[in-house]
Amino acid sequence: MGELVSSNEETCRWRRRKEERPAEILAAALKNFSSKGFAATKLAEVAKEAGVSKGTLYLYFESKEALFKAVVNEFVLPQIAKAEEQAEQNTGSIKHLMVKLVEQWRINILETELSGITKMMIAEASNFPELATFYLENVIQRTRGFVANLIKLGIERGEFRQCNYDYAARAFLSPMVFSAIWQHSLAPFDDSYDMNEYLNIHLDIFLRGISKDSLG
Amino acid sequence: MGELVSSNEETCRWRRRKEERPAEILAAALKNFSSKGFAATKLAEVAKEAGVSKGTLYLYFESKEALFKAVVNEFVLPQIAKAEEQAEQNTGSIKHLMVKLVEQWRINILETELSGITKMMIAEASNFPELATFYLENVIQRTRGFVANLIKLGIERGEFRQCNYDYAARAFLSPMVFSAIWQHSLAPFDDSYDMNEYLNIHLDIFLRGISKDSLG
Amino acid sequence: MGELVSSNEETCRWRRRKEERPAEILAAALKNFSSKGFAATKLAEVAKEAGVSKGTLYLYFESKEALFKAVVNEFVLPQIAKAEEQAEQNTGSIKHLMVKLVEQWRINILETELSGITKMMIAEASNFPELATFYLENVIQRTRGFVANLIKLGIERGEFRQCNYDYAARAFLSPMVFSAIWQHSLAPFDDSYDMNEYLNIHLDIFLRGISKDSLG
Amino acid sequence: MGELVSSNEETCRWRRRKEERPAEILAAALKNFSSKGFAATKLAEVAKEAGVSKGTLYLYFESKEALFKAVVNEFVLPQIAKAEEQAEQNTGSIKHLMVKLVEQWRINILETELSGITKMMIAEASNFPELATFYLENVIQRTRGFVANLIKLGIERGEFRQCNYDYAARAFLSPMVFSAIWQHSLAPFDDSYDMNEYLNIHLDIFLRGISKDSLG
DNA sequence: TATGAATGAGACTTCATTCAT
DNA sequence: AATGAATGAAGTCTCATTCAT
Repeated sequence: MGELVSSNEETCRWRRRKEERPAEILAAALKNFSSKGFAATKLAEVAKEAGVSKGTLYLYFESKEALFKAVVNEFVLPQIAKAEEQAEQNTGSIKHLMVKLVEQWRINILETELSGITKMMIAEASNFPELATFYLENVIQRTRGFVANLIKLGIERGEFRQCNYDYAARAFLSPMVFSAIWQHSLAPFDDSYDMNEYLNIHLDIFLRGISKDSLG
Repeated sequence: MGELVSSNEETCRWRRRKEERPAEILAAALKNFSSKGFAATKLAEVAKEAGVSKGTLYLYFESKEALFKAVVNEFVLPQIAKAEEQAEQNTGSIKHLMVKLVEQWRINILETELSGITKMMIAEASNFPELATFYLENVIQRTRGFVANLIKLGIERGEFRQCNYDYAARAFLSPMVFSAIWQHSLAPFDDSYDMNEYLNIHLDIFLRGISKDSLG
Repeated sequence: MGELVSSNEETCRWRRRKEERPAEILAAALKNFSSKGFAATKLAEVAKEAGVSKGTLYLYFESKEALFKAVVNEFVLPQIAKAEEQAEQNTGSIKHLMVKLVEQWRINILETELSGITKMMIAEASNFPELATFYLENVIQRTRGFVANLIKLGIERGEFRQCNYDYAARAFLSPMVFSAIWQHSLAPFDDSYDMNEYLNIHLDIFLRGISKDSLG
Repeated sequence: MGELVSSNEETCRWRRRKEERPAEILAAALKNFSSKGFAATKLAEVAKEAGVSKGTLYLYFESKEALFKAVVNEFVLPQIAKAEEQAEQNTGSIKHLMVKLVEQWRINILETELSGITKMMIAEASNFPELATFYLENVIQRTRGFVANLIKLGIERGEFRQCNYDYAARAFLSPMVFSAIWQHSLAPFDDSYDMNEYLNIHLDIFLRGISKDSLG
């Protein structure tokens, strides 16, 4: 970025970089919200990490809440869209698709800062109702609906046994959400926790439990 | 104050209140930590609800963190002890015991203020490492060990199939923890969520998945 | 204040003086609101002048607006009450009473910091609607009603000619309000202004204009 | 921008806008100063309403204060000049002229945004001494002198009785100023106020009071 | 001529903790 | 044992002004 014209970038105070600023701020915000949560994130710190002044933050985002929403729009929603696309183009079994989705979720979310957003939102929803509603509508319900449809399809195709696909979707998702939460809460203090193993077990049990050939 | 009339415990309300103070404070602290979380709980509010002054709080608890630990000792640990006792006295199948434990957990924890403590701790662990360690050691690991032992027993008795009982314990517990978290985060915004149904499904799938007669 | 027990007042940081604090703060607030206006008054400055920390302000007054209202209650309303009493006990002519009231108003309001409150309120009403309503109801309307009654009485007694006493009250009061405003705005820059003379002229013209024996 | 098509003033909107800029800025500034006052007026808002950028403001006016002075020069001073002219061309009685001047003042000032400038200046003079001096010298003193001369003339002509025409001018003007102030402060909260009625009463009383045939 | 990104000082307000009484 | 007045650091947000482009 700007490599060709950056000769005096270090020395001048006014660097006009409208296009790059939001990205830098959003990255710093993601990092902070993810690791500290909403309330404990200090905008001064975000600004510092983005290399701008506190005032500049308000040039791009009108409040702390707006900044958070922007982080969700910028980083979280595209991940959901990606999963949705992949489901549309899937040709194999639903079971196989779900294994793949968990795997990608692990790589793209759990092991990145994004999992911190999930955790943050769950952790602070009750103190920030406006944010809670926003997140519920744009992230939670959309994801839940997406997975429920997948399970429904699996039932129709005879891969899964009859069940309430809506709650099955919750049962499928909540351990993933849980691992994201855990990752950013007690896991760092809890050496004995192998998240991959936990997810594998979860997936294994879930698929056994929902399979057509499960004895139930 | 009260010097003149303190001869008898029945008649002097000062002496009696002295012993009641911590309980009143702890109750108010539980309520606040549970509903608002650690950072957002104001000691002024706790004091007010306990009917004492802010200064008095510091007479009994040396800091906000100490107050929280006392809440855990007073309200959370006894619940674990109770479950442990019940397991010891159990005469039926492990499966049956686990169903019963979930049911009691639902009544004694999920539907009381205690679930808020679970949620709070998970939510704010990363911002309060000292608390995190305390909770991990005294609550999490103890509970996990307890359940792992149960599953191990179930395997030995031939009720459950061979599996990593340590991770199976996590798989069993995490949905419970998750429902406690959810209860205090997005559930109030999310009409469509029936926690009982969620727990039933979870237990059903879990037991199917771990059963000896599961095809796997 | 506290002369008898002030031996260590200078050296200790925690001086418990609940009774005196509000008065000290209110005095500092009056001074600042009066000379700078509402928006331009800095609570830090008020605190400093009152000899307390910024936080202490919020122990006694929950916001800047509340502090202003308290100033009005403490200093302005008693002045109105005093005038009302005096009117009740008046035995001479209404004309004479009004001359006396103007004289006292000059001494107790115009030449004290209180005139600054009048000016402040007029100056910033439009930017602080909540304050405007409060002041209008508690100060303006009460004063206006009081004077209107006086004029009405004067008409009934035959001292004054028939006229709309409500608007006559405004005509009587507005030059007084105006002089208070002027005092705190351009007067300090305007050497040629003799407020006493202005008030005398005003009163003279007003009484001539309203007199029964005015030719009109 | 506009370099390619700037040959003709009719067709090129760039050249023309260049000349219009100050007028648009001044109009926006008048509106804002008038309704919000000096301190509370945000240059960002002025710029937006003028359809220019914040930077452009500083191209034409070197500071917020300079912008205000320009507003006075552009809108206020011409009004005074107009009144002066009218006085010069007056052929009837002074009394009649003064009635007419009040009427025009009502139309051209009181009921336009200009009254807001009067109010603003009075309201904020003490916080902006530089502005205060400017306004006093260019507006207040000039107007006052003009009216004093009129009254002096009236006395000489035998229309008015002997009096201090300088203070009589103040007595004449201050209710007008007062009504401008009131209009922009508490009037909007005070339904019961009829400004026309107030001015009529004022004028009536004033003319009665100053008339030759007043008994005094 | 015109832009608008960037700044940074400073405002109000909150709250865990202290300690004289 | 109990109080509650007092503190002060810290946090979010605002806005006149600057200057590279």
